[in-house]
Amino acid sequence: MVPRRKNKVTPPPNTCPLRECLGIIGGAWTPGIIWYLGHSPRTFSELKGDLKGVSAKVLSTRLKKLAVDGVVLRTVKPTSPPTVEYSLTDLGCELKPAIEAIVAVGHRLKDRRAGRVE
Amino acid sequence: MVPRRKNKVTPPPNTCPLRECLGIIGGAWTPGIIWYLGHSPRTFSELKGDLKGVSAKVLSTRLKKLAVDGVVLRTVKPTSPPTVEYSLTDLGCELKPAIEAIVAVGHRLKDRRAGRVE
DNA sequence: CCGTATCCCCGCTGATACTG
DNA sequence: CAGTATCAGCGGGGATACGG
Repeated sequence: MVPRRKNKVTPPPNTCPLRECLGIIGGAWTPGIIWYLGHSPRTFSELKGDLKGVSAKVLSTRLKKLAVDGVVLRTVKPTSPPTVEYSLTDLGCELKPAIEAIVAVGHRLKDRRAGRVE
Repeated sequence: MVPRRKNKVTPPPNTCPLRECLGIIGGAWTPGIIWYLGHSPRTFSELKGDLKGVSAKVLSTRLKKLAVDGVVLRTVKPTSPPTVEYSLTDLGCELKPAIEAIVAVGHRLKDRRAGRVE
């Protein structure tokens, strides 16, 4: 089986910390996760209920990655049945201002777009 | 040829302005474009030279989208041969603080990661 | 010089079903 | 409840070739 083309998957152009951060908040649901976790710790199911429409796989994947990156903390509570609680770490809280800045510009963008179409 | 599965391509979960903005700065090269344009207006070739490795297609696509969104301004200068100059609009300048916020957190992320592996 | 068109690959995400 | 496994689809992005 010979690959017909090299197309070397393209070298990643990102050497800056920006990509590092976008890899975290760039996920489709990650901002929502940070947002809800920023209010109070939540369990897996609660999160899944808040983020209506998210699949368990994606939520699980995101949560795992965020935990590895030190953004969220995973705490297993010894209840019956065992519940798992997720919360924001200090580092995770630092993400909030960045997200808010993005949201703020997002509003500007929507306003501009709304003004143009009208 | 009957499609064996619908898999309705999944409804977009994004109704928030956050996605709106991420659609702009989320591009692989967009932050760099904003960054360089924030220093001074640049031509297509200059931009392509600054962002080493970017393909013309992607740069063109991004620039076009950014122009539509009102983030960059495309100015054709009646020289010979005609040169095209790109610059940041007011709205584009508002993107800079958001990007800086992201970069700031990105540094924290890298530090944390470096500390963990060590 | 300034792009656009075509082809291709990969990663993210969703749907569903299954395990502890 | 809290996930994991498998299958599949879309879109972003790179390479190259071509048009204005």
